[in-house]
Amino acid sequence: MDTASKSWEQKSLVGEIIQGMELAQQLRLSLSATSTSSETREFLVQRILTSYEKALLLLQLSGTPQTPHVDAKSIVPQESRMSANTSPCGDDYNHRSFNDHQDLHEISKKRKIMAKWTDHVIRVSSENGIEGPHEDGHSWRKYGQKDILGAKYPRSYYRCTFRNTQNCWATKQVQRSDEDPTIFEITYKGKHTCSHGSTSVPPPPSPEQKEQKRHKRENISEPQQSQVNQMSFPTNLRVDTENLEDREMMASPFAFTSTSFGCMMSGDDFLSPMFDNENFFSDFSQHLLSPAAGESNYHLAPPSQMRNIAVNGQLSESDHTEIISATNSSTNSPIPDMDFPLDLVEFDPNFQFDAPEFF
DNA sequence: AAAATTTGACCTAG
DNA sequence: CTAGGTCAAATTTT
Repeated sequence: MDTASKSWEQKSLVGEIIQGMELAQQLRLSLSATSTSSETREFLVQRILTSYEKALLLLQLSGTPQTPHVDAKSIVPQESRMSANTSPCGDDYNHRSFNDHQDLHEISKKRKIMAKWTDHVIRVSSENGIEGPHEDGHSWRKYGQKDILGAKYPRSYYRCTFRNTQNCWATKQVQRSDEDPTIFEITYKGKHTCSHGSTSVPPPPSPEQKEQKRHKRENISEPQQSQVNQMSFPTNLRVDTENLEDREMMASPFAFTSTSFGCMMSGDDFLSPMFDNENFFSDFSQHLLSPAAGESNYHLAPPSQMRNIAVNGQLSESDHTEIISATNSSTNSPIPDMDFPLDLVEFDPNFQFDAPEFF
């Protein structure tokens, strides 16, 4: 297990750095695109900073294995000697045939009334096999599943495991795409008030084996697709965050390992074949940004992917973003008592972030 | 034994 | 009434 966790750290570290690079790349693009809102840029900058912050944190962690608590704030980014050579994919990196102008472009167009609850849709596609990489550093408890009209696959409903213990009312829905079973549309609602931060290392072992579980038990239902992908590299991972509202990234309690393992993996050193640590994700730290022009559309892809994207040119193809809102009005009504905690939550968005720190 | 998932019943907005 | 969301008892997993 030791080796495993160590490599995990390393992967995370490299992942963060690479992510930082990618984000910087995007920022550069967005800088040249006049249509990009400053909010989007700010968003990118924040994410870059967060990435590097995390990277530093990881570095420190691996350096001094006996550090009980680390606060990212204290780590001053004074040595940014990490150069672009870090990744073997560095060469592909300069190709800027990356058409994200598309998404950064239609921002702040038709703006709808935002729900009080944060919900945003993320499309996660793990084309290279890993079935359900919905690992976002939080523990979810499934509480329902529904067949959706016109949808091929049922929709699953999850709530935070700590709903009762910590009054955390975050929920998410996972819906597999009809056409692309490899794509999962995840809708997050509410925000985490639980202190389930992953300031250090969250789930080292097996992040996602749900699919595998049922797999081994009963191989019904799941439409057989190429599932012989133990060795396949997650090169095609892509995270699509649409409909970002007001969120802001500080040192968020999340540990999103980057998307871009393809880079490190594509070398000759495949690590554990069973590693399925696709903890990619974006954080939803959220809140105090001006609720004004919010729809930052954000796209992330590993460098090696960029070409593909450019070629395929598929981006925000469908605007299924209408799912926003409508959560609030009804959600609390059935349970009058809950009105209180909910309100508190809304009034104290900072609470959660401070938690790991004043401790 | 405890925790998580499954799944049909139940609830509510439209 | 219908579709989507949630509850909760039964089951399964750990």
